[in-house]
Amino acid sequence: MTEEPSGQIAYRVVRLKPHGAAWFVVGPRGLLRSGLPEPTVAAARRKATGEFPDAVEVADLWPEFVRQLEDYFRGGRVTFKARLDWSRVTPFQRDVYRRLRRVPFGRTITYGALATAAGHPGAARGVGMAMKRNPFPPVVPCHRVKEAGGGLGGFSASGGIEQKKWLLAMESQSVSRH
DNA sequence: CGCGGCACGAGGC
DNA sequence: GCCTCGTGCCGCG
Repeated sequence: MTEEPSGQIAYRVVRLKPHGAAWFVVGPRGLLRSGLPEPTVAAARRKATGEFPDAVEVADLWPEFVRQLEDYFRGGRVTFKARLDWSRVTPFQRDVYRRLRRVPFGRTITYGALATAAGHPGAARGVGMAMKRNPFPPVVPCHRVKEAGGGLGGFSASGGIEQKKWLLAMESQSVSRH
């Protein structure tokens, strides 16, 4: 696995035809941020450098992770393996993200059930907030979280609710293809 | 600090 | 259906 320049923050943009360009940012302690596909490479770059102005683009960063992204957006049943840097999230968010990562490909959970499973019963609304601030999509699969009443809930990544629908449809098709 | 607002949900009416 | 409140957290003053 290619390491980032010593102690520095590195990012990489991943072209994913036909979806666009995904991106991720890596620091000394692991993944700092990842992003669902943007329409263009330039937009993906802006996302990465907007949040991490000092980040340097590294063409061969984390090739194994890139392979997982490519497989996933090709419809593959991928469970992402990546070391996450938790230093920028609250303890509550860490509990929720950790638990959500164990919700498998093609399955969903409600905001309330996720709150309870993460050890914070009653905090469904807090879970919504944590999803909105998810720094690690799709590694932390926030698109798999729906409302208890059967509604989809929201989605604040740049693709909006359509992207959530699309991701869920892709996963359910992949699962039913067996 | 307090207060309002959120990708929620349960309970009361 | 409409409150109201618990929950976590943030931005604003």
